[in-house]
Amino acid sequence: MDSVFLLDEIPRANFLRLLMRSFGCSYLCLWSYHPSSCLHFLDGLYNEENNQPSTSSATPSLACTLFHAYRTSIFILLEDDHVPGHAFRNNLPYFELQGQDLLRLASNEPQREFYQEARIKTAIFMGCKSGEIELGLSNVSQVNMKMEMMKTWFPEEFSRQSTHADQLPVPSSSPSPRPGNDQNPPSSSSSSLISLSMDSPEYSSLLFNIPITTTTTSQIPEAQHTTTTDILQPLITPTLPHHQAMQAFARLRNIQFPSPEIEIAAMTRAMLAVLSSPSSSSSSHQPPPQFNTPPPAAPADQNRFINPKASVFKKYMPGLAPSNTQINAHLSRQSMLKRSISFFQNLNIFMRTRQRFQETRPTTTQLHHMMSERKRREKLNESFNALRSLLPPGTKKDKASVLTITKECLSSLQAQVAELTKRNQQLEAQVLKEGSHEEAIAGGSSNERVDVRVSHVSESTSEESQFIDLQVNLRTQRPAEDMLIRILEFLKQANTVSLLSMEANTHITESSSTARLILRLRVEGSDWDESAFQEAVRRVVDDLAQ
Amino acid sequence: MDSVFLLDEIPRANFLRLLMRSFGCSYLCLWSYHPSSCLHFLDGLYNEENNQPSTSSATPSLACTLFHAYRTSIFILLEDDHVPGHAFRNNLPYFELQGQDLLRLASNEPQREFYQEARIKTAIFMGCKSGEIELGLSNVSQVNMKMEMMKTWFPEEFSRQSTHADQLPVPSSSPSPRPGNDQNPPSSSSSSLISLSMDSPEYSSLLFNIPITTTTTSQIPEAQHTTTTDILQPLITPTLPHHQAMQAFARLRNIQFPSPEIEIAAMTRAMLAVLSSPSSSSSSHQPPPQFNTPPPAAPADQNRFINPKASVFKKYMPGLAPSNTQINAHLSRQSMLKRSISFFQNLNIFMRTRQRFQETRPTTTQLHHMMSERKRREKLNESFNALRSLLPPGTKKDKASVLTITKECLSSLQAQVAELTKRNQQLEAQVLKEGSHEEAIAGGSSNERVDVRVSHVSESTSEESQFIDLQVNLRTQRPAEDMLIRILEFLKQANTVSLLSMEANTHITESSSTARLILRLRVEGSDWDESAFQEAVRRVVDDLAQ
DNA sequence: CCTTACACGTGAAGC
DNA sequence: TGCTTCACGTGTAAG
Repeated sequence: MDSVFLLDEIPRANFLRLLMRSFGCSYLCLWSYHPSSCLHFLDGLYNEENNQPSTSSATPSLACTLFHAYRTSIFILLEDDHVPGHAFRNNLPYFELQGQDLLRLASNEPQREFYQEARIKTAIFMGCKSGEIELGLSNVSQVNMKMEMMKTWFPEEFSRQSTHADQLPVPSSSPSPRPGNDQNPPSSSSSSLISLSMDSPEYSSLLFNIPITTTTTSQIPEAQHTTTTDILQPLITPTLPHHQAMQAFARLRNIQFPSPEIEIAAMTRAMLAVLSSPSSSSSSHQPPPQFNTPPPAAPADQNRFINPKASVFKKYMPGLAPSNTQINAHLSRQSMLKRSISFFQNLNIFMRTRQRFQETRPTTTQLHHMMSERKRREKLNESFNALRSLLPPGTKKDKASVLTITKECLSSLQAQVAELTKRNQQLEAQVLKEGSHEEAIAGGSSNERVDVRVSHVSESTSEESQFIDLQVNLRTQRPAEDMLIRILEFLKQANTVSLLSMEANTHITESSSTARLILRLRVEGSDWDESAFQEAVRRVVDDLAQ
Repeated sequence: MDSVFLLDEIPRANFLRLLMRSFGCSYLCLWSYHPSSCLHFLDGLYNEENNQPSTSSATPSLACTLFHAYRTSIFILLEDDHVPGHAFRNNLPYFELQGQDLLRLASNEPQREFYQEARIKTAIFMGCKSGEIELGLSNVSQVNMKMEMMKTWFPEEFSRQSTHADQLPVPSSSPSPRPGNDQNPPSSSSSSLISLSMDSPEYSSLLFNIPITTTTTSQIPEAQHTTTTDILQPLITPTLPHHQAMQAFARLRNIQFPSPEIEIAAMTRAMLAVLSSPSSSSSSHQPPPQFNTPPPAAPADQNRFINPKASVFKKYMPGLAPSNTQINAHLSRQSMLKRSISFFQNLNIFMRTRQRFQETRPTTTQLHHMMSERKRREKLNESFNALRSLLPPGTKKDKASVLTITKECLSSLQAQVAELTKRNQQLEAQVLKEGSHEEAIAGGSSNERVDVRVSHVSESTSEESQFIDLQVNLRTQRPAEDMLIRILEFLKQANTVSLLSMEANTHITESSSTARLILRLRVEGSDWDESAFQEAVRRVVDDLAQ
């Protein structure tokens, strides 16, 4: 981290500009340590555009003027914890202040006014041996900001494993724990499908940790109890499973870069300008003070800086550290080396930036795509769960098992239904063969006291004989046996008609009883007078009717 | 591509070494054009280790000696298509030769012997204005090798869209069309689950296009008809959907790098050495011949080179092209610029390498993981298809639709089954209630001519009256009306018994007819003598029996 | 350690 | 063109 203090002006300016864009911060200051136990401004810049003023004052110079006043200040290193100076004195590689704390611990009035005017929500102070790097954000910092910083300055710590930021040897206060109001498990939202729009809280929650330049409110409403926030709640709470957050964060960093090609081209040009610049400005500022004694009040843990600083840029630069004794003709070569250092610093950032560019393009459509895909996945999971609930409960809860068991269940059910319907059909046919009589009986209950009907049975296709159904309904008080006997006597004397089967019922209501009789008859001969037969039957039973 | 010819020795050597490692090639030659219409060796190297000799001859110098003999040759540019020279003469940015073609078109005997001794399977010749770049592989080149080359030399063409290699303006012969023996659509393999092992053809097919240094045969068995190859067939055939291949290829390039940290560290050191080298060797070789006239026999399309060469490194280097007129004191600055060019060439490769490192670690476990995931997905899709086939055919083929329709279908089927079973149960009960009669009738067809039974109906729980079924089977020749009349007369005079319903059938066989009668009776009083009643009925109809 | 399962974001293709 | 669906490779967790 100290190497940025050792750079020449031009590469340092490029680097700082790059750094500011990388983190989307509003301003950046390099406070250099002076042996007179104070910090003074070495370099830095303030980007007006990052926080657009809500009041439409067209004079953009107030914050700039305050920044100028701030940067011309000199900060005596005292035994308090005012900023800047606190991180340097206590060897803190990361120290973050927000809101009222920042204003309270500011060292002087122009600094405080600048913070307010520039709407600085968060300031980060990174101490090293050469001084302190201050960096301000116009929005509230998030958890991964520290990790981002660490990745920037000590990239080799993050080359392989994705360690958490809390595992770093950083003694600063953990920022913004965001008191979550949900300890419920991520219940897959359990709500019906909701229609997402692009400015719904989901999207802003996706952007909440990204230094954006728009006026989108990057603060999530903490206590929004609508159902729409529940769907993204596991993404923005600290109680979520780690991998989701890590994946979400890893994809969505640095969304503010406009166009990769233009950016890369401009960066390339800047680097070329750095490299091809003549070495005239190689001695524009004195070499940094070579103090190896630790700052006061922290003598024991100064080697905390040694370990992270052993980067690849230092490992393979032998001769850099002891080469400051001779100051003869190797000055140009030394400047060359310094330029190399600066270039590799730029290279580090540049590569990471470029890599981020082409590994993710979080444009608006990409965000929309992401949300749509999430919604689709959630819908699929809901369907899976709904399907799983229909299955017999003893089965596996796998997706594949759900599918296969559903398949088996469905086919077996289909076969079952087929078999049942077949069986039902033949049962119903069987019953209907008998139940049709009942239905005909029920349907034939006319108002008359005696009702005689004759219907031809369809199976009687023969010419010699035919089968008919004779149905007699009789409302009578007399017992049903009388009617039956009379009809049977009548049939007995009619020799062309023989009885095949008969069915009789007596339906007794409170007032009267109804005898229902169905006889299947076989009639021989083709010249059978149906109406005469019907009238004869009626006359037989007519006097029994009441 | 020409810029590599303009480099200094040291950065060029570094760059060539990097290039060789990037593509895992065995040797590399820069053939520079000389105005005397010939090509001569400018730079290059041969890596012995990439092809380990099968014969355990401990003298590693034969191939080296042959390479030395090869590189000291001078190739006259003739009107034939021998290599090197063919690509340069015909402005081919990519020209590939394999096997016998390579040996046939070699220009002299040492070259041919070197190819054989070094086991060069594929040589790639890339022509540009300054000469020709030759690059040899000890394994067979694949389709994406051309694309890799193009990505290396013209990276801006590949920055956004993933164009196919065939869409490039490359007039070379399309290499290794791999005559596919499958024109069937990717039928989702339609085979049952297979057990994958790590050295199954799937894995080698995943690695087949990667320049590996082991002796793994990178040739896929062309006509392997086992079912195990079918699952990966859409990945290695040219008839596959493009995006799958592109995605698969994009993830699996450059697997041969051993350790990223060591590589990066070494590269950083090399770059630092390049940058910090004194400018003493800046004029070790003459500036390249500034000929703008195209080579013979290809005057019309030389601007093919102009378009791909408009890289970002050239776009933002104003003053490089017209600065060759003045050759005064700006020489050191020009060398600086050239060093910048070389550095940015290295930077390009370096960044891509590093990016590949940390964007994918295609280790063995990763490959296994990938294959497992593919298998899982395929299983899920098979289940989906199987489920889809069970659904009514008019529905959507969506996954979500399949799930929801399956859900509805399953619930409706379940309800249907429940209803059917319920209806079936009561139907069966109803049928059994009547079928029991028939069965009893059928079972009761004793050898006696008359059979009278009395059974209690279960619903008759009252004490005052009970319901009984009287069943009479009578084998008789007389008409059934007689029996009915007699029984009904008997019931009529029995005043404690009333008829509720009756059912009669006559079953006529060839020898005799059987009358079957079932009467449901209501018996009043609790002191009813069942056996006496039964005997009385028997006596009534007994004389009718035959 | 290895296996299995899942969610994620992304690119491609169809509509 | 925008929207939807899908397959892919990867990270992560549980067993």
